[in-house]
Amino acid sequence: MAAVDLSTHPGHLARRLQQAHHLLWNAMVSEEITSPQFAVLNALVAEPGLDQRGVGERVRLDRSTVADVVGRLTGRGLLDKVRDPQDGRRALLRPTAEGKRIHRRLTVRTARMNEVFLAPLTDAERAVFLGLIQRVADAAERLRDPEAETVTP
Amino acid sequence: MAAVDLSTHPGHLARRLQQAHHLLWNAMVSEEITSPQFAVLNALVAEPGLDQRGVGERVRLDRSTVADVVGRLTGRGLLDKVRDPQDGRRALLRPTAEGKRIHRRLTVRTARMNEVFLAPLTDAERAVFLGLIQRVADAAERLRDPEAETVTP
DNA sequence: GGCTATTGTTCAGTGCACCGACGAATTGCG
DNA sequence: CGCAATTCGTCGGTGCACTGAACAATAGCC
Repeated sequence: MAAVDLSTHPGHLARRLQQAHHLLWNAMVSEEITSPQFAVLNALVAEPGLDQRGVGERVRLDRSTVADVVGRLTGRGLLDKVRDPQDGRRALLRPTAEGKRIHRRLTVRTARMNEVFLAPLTDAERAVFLGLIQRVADAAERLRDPEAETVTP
Repeated sequence: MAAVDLSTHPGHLARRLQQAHHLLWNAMVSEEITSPQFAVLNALVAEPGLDQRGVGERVRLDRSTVADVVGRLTGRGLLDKVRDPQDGRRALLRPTAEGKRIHRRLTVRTARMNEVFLAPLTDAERAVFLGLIQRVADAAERLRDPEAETVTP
């Protein structure tokens, strides 16, 4: 044998966690809008007029993936995408009225879903859980980008 | 506004965690073999002769994904795939000599990588971290499959 | 003003991950 | 034994996610 116990491997657990979350999302939030799509929409509700690079920074997605996700959202009429007249390189993004409506609706549902997802943990454990994941993720992200700010205003 | 703080959303954090892990894996373990591929190889080192369904259960991947991953591994000569003569539906899988060799090598590297990945946490925090993720993932997986056993012999 | 470097977006390619549908083989029941 | 139901694998389609390369527009320097 010499095989390893994957339950001590954070990477494997992270994948399982994300997968389980994905399933619950489909069941409790929406089959139309995915969690990354919601994250992008959310970033633009918070800061309308961001460009794709800015969105990527906020939600931690790379440029290609942002382009894909934004493409799907604009295709469904949830985002407006306009070339910046001041700087022809960038595309300015903002949620449409429909986008805002959907965002509002999903916000309620995601709260309910997170409740179910974290149900096995006590309130104290939830705080620890979220804090630990964030620390590990932040640290690992900083290995790449030693200059990244810890955006927590 | 009315926007949400994603750092309280476990799904978003799980994605970031997995992403960060993926980057570190490429840097410290291998660019040839991915983490899911290693998980599959590991399951077959532990239990040679499993079929695809069995592998999927062990590593928590669905049948299509197992087929993809197994396809890549057999394509590289790390796995042998033989039709079961007793039951023509299933394909019996086992690591080749090369597969075992690679597995042994990567096992060492993954240990080093996990060390770096978890470096921001104390030993006590690591145990808590892994335990909490596992509990949440287990519970969420059971929402789907109420019959699933908690395989921890 | 003109060249170079930087910055934002896009495109092609690869891999993970799911679902639903389909075909092939086996099992079980009458 | 023979047909139905189950089980395993495959296929097609969708979406996330990255890398590296190409392209366009701007900004900076001489």
